[in-house]
Amino acid sequence: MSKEITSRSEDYSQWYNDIVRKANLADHSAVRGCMVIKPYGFGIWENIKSVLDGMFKETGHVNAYFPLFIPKSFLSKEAEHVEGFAKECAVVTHHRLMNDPNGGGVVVDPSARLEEELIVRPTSETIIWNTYRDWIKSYRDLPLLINQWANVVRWEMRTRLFLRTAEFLWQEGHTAHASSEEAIQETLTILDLYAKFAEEYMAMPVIKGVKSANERFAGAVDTYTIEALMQDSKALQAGTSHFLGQNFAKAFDVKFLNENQKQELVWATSWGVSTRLMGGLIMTHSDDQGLVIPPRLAPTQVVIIPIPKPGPEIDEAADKIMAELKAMGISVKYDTDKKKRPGFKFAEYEMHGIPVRIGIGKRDLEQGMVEIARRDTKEKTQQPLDSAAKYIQQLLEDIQQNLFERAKKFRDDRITKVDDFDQFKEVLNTKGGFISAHWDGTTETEVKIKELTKATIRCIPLDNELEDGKCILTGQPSKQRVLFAKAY
RNA sequence: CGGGGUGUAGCGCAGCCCGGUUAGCGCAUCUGCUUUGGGAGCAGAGGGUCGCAGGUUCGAAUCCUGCCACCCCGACCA
Repeated sequence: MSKEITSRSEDYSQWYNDIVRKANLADHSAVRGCMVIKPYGFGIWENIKSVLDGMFKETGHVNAYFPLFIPKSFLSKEAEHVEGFAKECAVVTHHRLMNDPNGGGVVVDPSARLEEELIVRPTSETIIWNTYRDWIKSYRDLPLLINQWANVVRWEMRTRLFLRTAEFLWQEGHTAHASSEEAIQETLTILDLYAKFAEEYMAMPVIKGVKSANERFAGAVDTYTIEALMQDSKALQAGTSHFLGQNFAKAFDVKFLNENQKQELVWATSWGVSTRLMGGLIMTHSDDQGLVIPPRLAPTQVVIIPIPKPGPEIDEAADKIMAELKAMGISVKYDTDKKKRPGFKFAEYEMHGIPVRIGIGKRDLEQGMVEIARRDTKEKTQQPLDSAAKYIQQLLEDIQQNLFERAKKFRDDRITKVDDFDQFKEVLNTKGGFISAHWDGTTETEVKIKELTKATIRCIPLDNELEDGKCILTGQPSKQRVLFAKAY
């Protein structure tokens, strides 16, 4: 039991907050709902960014940057889109401050009111499609495959570090295509890319699916999602990829001349993942001792601790291992701080989720051995100094794999097939997790179920088997099961 | 936006009900000595506009009024 972290069984929300703060990931800021991402937390985010950015480039995308501010009139051009975001927009109304004539510091200068108010982007479809209109004239300009890394603001009532903050960091891809098929293909390509990233790098198993009409992105024809399951058995939407049809092309009049010299509306996609992934990462793997980071995303993968403190022989052994690990591309830190004792360091690095810890002491060295501990299972072994680096190279792979397998088993154990409403409520309130059940396909039923149970349809899995059945609420015929869950 | 809670040193808290020397305690920090294989011990030191603004009073962290911020639980959402 950790001295500083509330246990998950005691208070899951508090545990989450404790991890975020004690592992130096983020702090609350002076601004309501906004967080300060601390260097260690940002290091993990930088790794996430770097891997994803590489994957986007490999699939033909390029980065660009569009403005933070969006003219108010743009937002109202696509009816459903406005509807979806209007309630949570920050609005810039003035452009100047002045000294308070009554001596109360600075005040907004009433004479500096903007003629057209600016919206701080909650997402960039509108400003981007307004720009694309000028960029796209011919089929030769397509496809246009652009991504941007940016911050966005959604004025949330209730916020939680990483999971839902008023300002967050994300990437948003916005692509334009000559045909519907090609745009749908793009949407699915990105969904696969997100799933691959989540599973292979974050070690977070996800279910790919399509959203119900009720959960769809405002302005999309179809929203695809990757859904993960957290340790408290609540679902987390970890990434979305939208097929926008011609909705934004219509709203912003983006047309191209096709090969037959006819004007056509462009087909669009947009897709994004955000700093919310950090929340998913925490709640997938971490335990009551602190953070657990999968090796592929850990800013520092290995830490070496001299026991009890640095000295010539220990330094020499540490240098040897460090050189070997660095040559393998493994990041390693040697903690030579003499003020802190080994026991303190052990606890601290466990809190920070460093995947592998090496302890080197005189007693070990006399045998030519070092102690190697893994964060995921907390197992310790003695390994020969000479082969330690090689052992660790494999161990990091094992940890990455083990974290994924462990999370996948947890998730798979919490997908429950249910065929009537009483059972649905029973499972939801005891075991939680995903519930696979028949649904009649109407928004009305979905909303009703949400009102009654707080569970929502997370997705209709893409690899779903067709199966005749009856809706758990209405008894109407249904052709497939969908996944319900309580969600973040 | 509804319900609950909190604001006192970097962090965590006590003191407030019942106003009264110089506002305490633990952790952390600094100095020294002894320690060192799972969160060291002793001795000493530094660090505070008691969330903000008014008011009551001879006197306010404490009582009154207003405001602000944050956290938790709901409704809404990535």
